[in-house]
Amino acid sequence: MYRAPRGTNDILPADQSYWRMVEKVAAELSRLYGYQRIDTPVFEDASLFVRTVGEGTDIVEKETYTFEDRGNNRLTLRPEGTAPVCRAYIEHGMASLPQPIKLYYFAPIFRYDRPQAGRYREHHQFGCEALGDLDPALDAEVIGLAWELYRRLGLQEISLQLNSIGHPGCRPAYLQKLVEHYRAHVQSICADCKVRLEKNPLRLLDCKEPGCQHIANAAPTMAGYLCAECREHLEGVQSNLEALGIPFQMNHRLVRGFDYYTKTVFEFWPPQEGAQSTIGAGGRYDGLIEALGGRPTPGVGFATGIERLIINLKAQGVEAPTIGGVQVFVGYKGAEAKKAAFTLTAELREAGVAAVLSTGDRSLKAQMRHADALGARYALILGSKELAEGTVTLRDMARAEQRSVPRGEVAQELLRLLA
RNA sequence: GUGGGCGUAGCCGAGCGGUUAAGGCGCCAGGUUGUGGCCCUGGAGAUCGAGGGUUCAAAUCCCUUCGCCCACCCCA
Repeated sequence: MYRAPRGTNDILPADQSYWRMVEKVAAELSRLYGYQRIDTPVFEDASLFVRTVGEGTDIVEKETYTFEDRGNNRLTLRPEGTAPVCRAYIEHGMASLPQPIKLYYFAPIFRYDRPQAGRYREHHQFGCEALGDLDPALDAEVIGLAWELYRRLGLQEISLQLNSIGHPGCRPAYLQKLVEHYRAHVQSICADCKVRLEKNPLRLLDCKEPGCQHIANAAPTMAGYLCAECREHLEGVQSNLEALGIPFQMNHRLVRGFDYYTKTVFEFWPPQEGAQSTIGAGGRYDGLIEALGGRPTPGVGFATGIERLIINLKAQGVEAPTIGGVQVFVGYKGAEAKKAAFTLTAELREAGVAAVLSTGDRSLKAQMRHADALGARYALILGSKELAEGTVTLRDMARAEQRSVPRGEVAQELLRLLA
């Protein structure tokens, strides 16, 4: 038997209400904040992500779906949403439009990971990016959009974690101090941290090994080494968040998995303990567009995992409004009536009534049972009697009442009843 | 890539060496002549994940393999 590939999921009709709800709220907020939708290809030139996400990162090293097509192009299934948007910004000359450019997207994301709770090989993200402006108001705006998204969806007790990781001008000095601190304890840190010390010192800070925790706690913090520009930027973000009334927690151990981040980084944590807990994250990436060959252009954005969002909505008992459903079920008795029922159903749809025709030539009893199972609000019945009279029997399923309606008036009558 | 748990009909789930593999939900059909939701009756649907082994006998024990789940790494 075929199964969906490991780490992928079918989004069944029963779950669609949550997806529609998230998309609807996110799209409405994007509109309110002045963000426009962009859709980029599912795959990109493989090197795009190497140059942006970072060569040494796990994502590029071992988690991308990279393949060669028949034209010998090396392509990668999008492992994150920001780089493609920046590529599009450059490619379409958006730098010559009024800045900042504000874009949002819903996109499938692919990472070759071992699946576990809340982590999939294909998942979906809603994200937004503000490109071409370094005002800390934009950092706060992006954070505010995310915050408002969670609030409107009904998520409770979301914690905003905030940090600044400096920029290429001031970070190296800090990293040097950090490395010095760890070198002094190198014999007591875990094997992973020994690798991090060489490859990606910032990651040392979020090691979860108990033995490494106190070393990380005692480590110098980036905050102490921020240059004036980065410090002012951080203060700007903080004061803007305060102006919005958004509580945040400074987290000096917060780092991000991509190399392109500068200054502001943040994550949203739900209250539940769990391995894959972060539901949204983002930050500023002032060097990214330049790294892709564009003119030096600042940017800030965030993305949220829709699957993780929905997991948390369900965990908190948030229900999604049900969508659609059958309004009218059309049943019949006899071959002659079936033909009439078939055309009547078409007429109803033409009039804008969601109608389902009974199929399979079942007994009327079975048809009614089916109408009930479908949740139809009304059932229409056509038989020899109705055919002779030129009428249709209209049954209100909830009230268990029915009456005869002239065939020509059924559609209008149903529209009136369903209004 | 590493570690742990689990795999019985569409779903939940009993059975844990011995005749035709419970039960519930769902599905289908009946309960007289053209009608639902409750109730009653019946039916369809399972090579017990797959392969191999042990045994007179295996869904039940052993090995292998695949899959799912959880955790690590990492990440939304």
